[in-house]
Amino acid sequence: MKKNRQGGKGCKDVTQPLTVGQVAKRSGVAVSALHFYEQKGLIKSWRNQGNQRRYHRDVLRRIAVIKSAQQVGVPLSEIADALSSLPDSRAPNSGDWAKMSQAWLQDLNHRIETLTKLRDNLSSCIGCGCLSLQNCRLRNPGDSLSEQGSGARLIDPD
Amino acid sequence: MKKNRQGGKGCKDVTQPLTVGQVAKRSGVAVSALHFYEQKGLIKSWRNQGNQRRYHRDVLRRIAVIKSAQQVGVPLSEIADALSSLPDSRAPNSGDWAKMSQAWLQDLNHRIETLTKLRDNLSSCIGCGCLSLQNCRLRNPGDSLSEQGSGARLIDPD
DNA sequence: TATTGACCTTAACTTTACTTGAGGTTTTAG
DNA sequence: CTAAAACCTCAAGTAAAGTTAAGGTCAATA
Repeated sequence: MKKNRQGGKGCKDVTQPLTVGQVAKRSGVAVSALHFYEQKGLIKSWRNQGNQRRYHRDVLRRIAVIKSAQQVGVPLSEIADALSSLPDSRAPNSGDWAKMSQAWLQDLNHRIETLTKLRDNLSSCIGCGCLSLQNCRLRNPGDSLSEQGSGARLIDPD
Repeated sequence: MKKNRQGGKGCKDVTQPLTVGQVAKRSGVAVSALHFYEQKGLIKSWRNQGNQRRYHRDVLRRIAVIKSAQQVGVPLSEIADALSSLPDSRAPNSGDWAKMSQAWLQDLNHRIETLTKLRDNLSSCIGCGCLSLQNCRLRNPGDSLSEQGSGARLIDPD
């Protein structure tokens, strides 16, 4: 009878740790990316006797969050910040995740809003024939320029 | 009486070409970025006798589109594709812009949809306590995995 | 006219997010 | 037991989107 890496063939024991290859396969990210995320502090692992990485199951949740956030353009550094609010010592529970998700929801809502404005402005402005950007909301959907300090950036200084 | 670079102080003659510095100031992007965009085929210029760049006014429209698209995460290569549908030989008219905007509208709608799904999934899933990603829509909002070929990437193969 | 400010080119550097390769160890399967 | 598959580290390479620097030219003005 052959033995599987962890507990025999067909093992679905949720308490068993995962190898890096298993995490890669199940999450859809490359092993090299997992190494990279670990280096950046986005995920964690411990080592077995042979110095190989072992992961808790909930690393899959973390990776899900990482990939989701990336899909909407959040840089890894910000994701790391958000994830750092999760507890290290114990497995995060649903309350932890929910708390963390509040920040994401805000961000998502903001992004959706920006996109929607942009789309509407695009519809109304792109064909308007104005040659000046002076009043063109396309260039400045919502409030993006206000973050860059004062100065009439788009307005002819003459 | 002093003379300005083009037609005297306070000139607002819309028919006059712009220098790279003027474009930079009015669009809010660095001169180096303008060089870079030109190199990538996103914008165009001609040269004066002294080999300095001169721009048509409508380069400002192009830059507005470039910045807007970047704000929502579209890579420059895609922006270049879209912009290439505008005519080179004559100044784009509102019909040209409108035509081009159709593609963006589709893309924007798709992005908005993806984000909205992600947000809703986040609300319903993040606190659900599921330890497996098997059915977790967070990891796979909409149809993103389907682009990567077949194979049950997220599902335990055992 | 002379000097500054704006411009030119080319090359190298930066950051983010990874991938690839080299060279070596561990684990699993037959 | 042994070969293959999976894993390890570290260094270097890649792509995108620019920025910075060096060395030189052009243009506007006091």
